[in-house]
Order: sequence, then C-alpha cells, then structure tokens
Amino acid sequence: MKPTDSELEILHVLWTSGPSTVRQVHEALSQSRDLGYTTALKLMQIMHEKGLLTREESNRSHTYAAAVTEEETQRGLVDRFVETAFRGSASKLVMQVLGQHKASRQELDEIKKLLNQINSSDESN
Amino acid sequence: MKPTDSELEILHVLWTSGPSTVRQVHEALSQSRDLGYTTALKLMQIMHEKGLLTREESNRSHTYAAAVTEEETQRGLVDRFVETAFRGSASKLVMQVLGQHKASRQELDEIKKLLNQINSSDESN
DNA sequence: GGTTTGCTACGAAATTATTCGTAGATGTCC
DNA sequence: GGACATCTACGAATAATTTCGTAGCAAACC
Repeated sequence: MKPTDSELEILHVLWTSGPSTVRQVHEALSQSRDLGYTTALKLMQIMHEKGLLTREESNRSHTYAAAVTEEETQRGLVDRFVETAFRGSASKLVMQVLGQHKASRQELDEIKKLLNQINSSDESN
Repeated sequence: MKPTDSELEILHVLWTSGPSTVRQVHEALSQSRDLGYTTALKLMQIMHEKGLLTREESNRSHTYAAAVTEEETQRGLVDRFVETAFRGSASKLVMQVLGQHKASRQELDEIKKLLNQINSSDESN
C-alpha cells in the first residue's frame, strides 16, 4: 500500500496514540490544520476499506487502529521515494539528507555505529 | 515546486540527456513504460507553463530543457518527504535507508567521510 | 501540387484524492 | 417523551493528475 499524505497523518496519530475514535483523531489533526469532522471520518472509512485500519464496532463510536506498522510503512515509502526521486540510488539520498538536515551528535553517532556494522558484516564489497 | 511523479520522469530524461525534443523524451520514456506521444507533449507543455522547463521554439519541433537542477529538486523533495513520512526526523530516515538498501563499500566510505566532516565542523551538539 | 508525415495546441475524459453537507440512527439530558 | 448532541453512512462537489483523440498547420516527398 502507498498511503496518501492525509492517510499518513491519520496513521501517525494512531501510531502515537494507539487505537482511537474518529473524534480523537479529528481533535489531534485539528491541532495542526483545519479539517471537518466528517472529512476525518470519511478518510478513516476509506482507509478501513483499503485495509490500512482495523475497526472495532462494539461501541457506537467505533474504535480504529493502524493495521500496518510504522516501520513497514516507512519501508515502503522509502523504497518508492528512492526509486522516483533518486532513481534507485539510496546512498545519494543519504548524502543529500545528511548534507541538508541538522542531526544531533547522538543521532550522528548512531548512524556511524550502523555504518560500522554494515561495513564489518559485509567485507565483500 | 513539487513535481509529480510523471514530471520527475521527464526531468530525469532532461537531466541526463540534456535539452531534448518531445519526441526524444517520449522515446526515452517509452523504454520503461507505455505512454502516448501527446501525453508526453501535454505534460511538457504543462511543465513549461509551471516554469519547470524552458522551451526553445526556433525550430518547428521545440526543444525543452530542465529549468530546475536535479540537486535543488531533490532538496525540495527530501524536505517534503522527511516531513510527511518521518515527521521531521532526518536521522530516522537515514537509518531506515541504510538498513534497507545495499550500498557499495565506496558509497559507505563516502557517507562516513561526510559524517566525519559534519562531526568535526559542529562540536557544539 | 497533392498526399503523407510530424508537430503543436486544445479539449475533454478518466482517475484519484480531498472535502463537506445532509440524512438517519442512537444516545443523553431535563 | 421531547429536544439536543453525537455518531455513521452516503452522495456529491472540487481539485489535481494523467491520459489521449482530434484538429490544424507546416514540412517533406514523390
């Protein structure tokens, strides 16, 4: 699946807040932007149809939850993005990001550590 | 500007091949997927209107060229992508990409070099 | 010079995403 | 029980993207 931007917003709410009602999601989204309640509802209904959300209907106000993990979703998005924006060159993307965005010392260290792991586990290249 | 996927395909042809006619672009795109000549034409006309392409009309078959560089376009795309898919965390994106895609020894070394530069030029974090 | 070929411009259909209004059902509160 | 609030479902308007057909013009070709 390739969630749209709006769908990603909703997924983020559910990933961080856990299973929620439409009202809760709508309230969270309203913090950052303007959208109607039924808009959120419709989006979540569609996402449910698509299999992006699960739905618990025992209460009158249904409870929705993400049916996909943040990890796997990001994996898909990254694949697609590397392909369309960087013609498959992941390292170019990494270079671009590192050059362009501030990262904390700690984050940089983590990245280095990961790089070292990759290096040592794959001496063939 | 935020080029669409189709627009990116055309930009890539122009970035790699240099200024080209619609026919040349159409031929290049036809290698990888199926699309009509007038579709390519229309897309390029729209991109010209948007200012993504320049157009040289001295010949009957106009010559188009990218009006934006690959570098700056990718910068914009990355910004947007970090925001929507990783809620602003560039380092998370980097980690995800590194974990997920193969890179050559040489690429990894380049990335490390860049990391060291960042580290040493910013001792404050 | 008439036919064929190749090009642009234009309109419009098809698709997808986003948005919201309204209707109908159900629950809540005096 | 009646008024009000809250929820779902649904239809539909709007917008953006992608697609292609057709028309009109200019060039090239016997």
